[in-house]
Amino acid sequence: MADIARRAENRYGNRPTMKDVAARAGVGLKTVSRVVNAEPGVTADTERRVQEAIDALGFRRNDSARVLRKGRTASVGLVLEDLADPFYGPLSRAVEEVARAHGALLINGSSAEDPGREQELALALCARRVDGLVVIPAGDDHRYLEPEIRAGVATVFVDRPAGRIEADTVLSDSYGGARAGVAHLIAHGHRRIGFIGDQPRIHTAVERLRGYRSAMADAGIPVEDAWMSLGTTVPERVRVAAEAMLSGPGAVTAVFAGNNRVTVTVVRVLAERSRPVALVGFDDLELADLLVPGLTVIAQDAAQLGRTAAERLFRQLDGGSRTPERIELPTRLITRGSGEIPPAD
Amino acid sequence: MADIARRAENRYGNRPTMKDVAARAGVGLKTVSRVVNAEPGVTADTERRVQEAIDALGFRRNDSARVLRKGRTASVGLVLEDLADPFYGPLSRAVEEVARAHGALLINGSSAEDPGREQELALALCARRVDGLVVIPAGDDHRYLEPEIRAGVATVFVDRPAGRIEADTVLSDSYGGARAGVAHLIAHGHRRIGFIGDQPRIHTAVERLRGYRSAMADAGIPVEDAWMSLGTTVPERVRVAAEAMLSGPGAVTAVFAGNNRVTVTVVRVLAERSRPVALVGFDDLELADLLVPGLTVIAQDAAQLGRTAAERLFRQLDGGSRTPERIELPTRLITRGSGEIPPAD
DNA sequence: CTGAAAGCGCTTACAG
DNA sequence: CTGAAAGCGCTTACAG
Repeated sequence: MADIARRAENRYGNRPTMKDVAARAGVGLKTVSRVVNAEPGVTADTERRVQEAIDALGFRRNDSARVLRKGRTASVGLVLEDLADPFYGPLSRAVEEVARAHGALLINGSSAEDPGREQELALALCARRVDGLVVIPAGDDHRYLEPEIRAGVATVFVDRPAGRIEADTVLSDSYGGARAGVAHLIAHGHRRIGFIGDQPRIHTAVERLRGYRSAMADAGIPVEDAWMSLGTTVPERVRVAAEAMLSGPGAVTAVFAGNNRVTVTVVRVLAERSRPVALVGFDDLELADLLVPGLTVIAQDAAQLGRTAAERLFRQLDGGSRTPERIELPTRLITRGSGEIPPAD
Repeated sequence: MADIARRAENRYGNRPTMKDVAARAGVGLKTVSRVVNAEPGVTADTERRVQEAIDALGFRRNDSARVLRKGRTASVGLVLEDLADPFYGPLSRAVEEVARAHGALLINGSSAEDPGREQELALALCARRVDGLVVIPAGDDHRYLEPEIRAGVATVFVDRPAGRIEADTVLSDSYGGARAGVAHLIAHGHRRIGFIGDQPRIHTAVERLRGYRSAMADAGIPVEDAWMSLGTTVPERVRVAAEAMLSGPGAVTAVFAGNNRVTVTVVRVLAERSRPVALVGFDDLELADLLVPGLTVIAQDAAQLGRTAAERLFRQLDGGSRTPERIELPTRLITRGSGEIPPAD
């Protein structure tokens, strides 16, 4: 009695198993398995009897048990920074679509830009034996994944490269994009151009800053330290940074914003000021074309990033290419007004 | 030989198991289990030997197998419409955070507003034996979940109610929100007000239309059929609907947009016109305050919706309240300019 | 403190 | 066409 009660509360309710179905249909376990999996070699009559028992009992195969024997779990993990960030939604959706096409489910989790949490999440997914892992790294040391990869977990890094291990990586051309964006500002007459980016431990932030420096160097413009600011993307920090470089006699006449979070805050800061300042942002925003002036951006394709990574992942699982590759997707300059404002003086 | 090869390619690579660890450490299986699960009753020396074997072999416990015995999978499923929609990102993230606090992982999938796909996804999650399911329904008949719920799968519906079954539900006050938004337009002198919403089979679309009608009735304004348009939220459809009600002698002087997708397109349409038209949108948008004029909206808290639903889910799992409840969260009018534009004539 | 046996719900490999 | 036995990698319930 106690045993039955415990069973009912601890286990999956008290779901019928193949054994229950077999008993009710008066057949062997294997026959039920055949029917459930639509395998050949069952007479129509037997099949009907089994199907009736399945319906009567409300049987649903426990895929969790199936997985234990089969090997593959038909699930992939996605570790990203924040599911609520509009950049990662489309990326995640794209990974999901590819997974779905391969019959796999997607488990995703947010690292909140915390390397410890990234590792914890990634390893928890490995313990669940996901077939593969798509990682947008928060940390810069991924040696903790080496045993997992060796054990057969397919792995692809997206948006930022893996740290200290060799792995498939899919990136946007941050360097080239930022370079093109800053060159665009220079072409419109600016020489005093500010750069506000994410924290320096984040690869894309560093690459975009490198693009900025390169464009400035190409134009022969010496860069002042006061024009560059890397740090968290919380509005307060970005606001302070923007206001600092927009003030005083050596104020910048244009700003390059390093990502979508930064851009949003910079747009707010500029909206409060009377003197027009040019702005180009990395990443497109939903209503960018409806702002006044329209927002000029370097757009990257988040969905394409996710799709490419997921396809790469399943190629690994299908036994394809085992040599890590680095894929870089192009960015695109979209001019809408804010980046074409001439210098104030 | 062939057997070893097959094993290596089909199974999880060839990961060491507790048995391997036990053999290497020269102890029994149960002792390894004790160490791995930090159970008491192991001498320091034995523990060290086991730990060494674990490290040397790169052992990681297979949670997939553990789950089979334990009963609970420590995972919950989230079925939503589209992970790429900015409304669902924060909702999903909130569910994830609550799940994480309860030690559970989140598997999510997009129904793409297709009832068949919603069902397929939800049942696939049940087959994986998720402990609970948070569903943003696409369909209006959820009787297919009855056997699962009876078998112990915790279930909560969010954003839209369940169809034809009793279940916990967490909604925003669509009716009240729309009513308040339309009343706001009326208070600013409008009488010819248009409503553009999502498809009529979607609960929130119908509720918001009901709120519109109610506010109009309260003000004694007879509503004309030409002022109301329900349908898909693809830009082309919304554009045609908006242009139709904004044209001709009986053109509306204000529009209430039924959700974020609709609002975005209506803003675009209005931006192209010379005569100012008032607009209130259901759902807030990221840059709403920076548009000119600022966008007046009825805001709902997507994260709070997700959080409330997830907490409700875990309360069910903890054996709490088994009588389905319906929770309705309030909305909030945020005035920014577009809703305060007076009628043109 | 330690471990052998049974079992979770399936599939695999084999035999009839 | 059908099914009994073994096993996937763990945990549970016991016994020493």
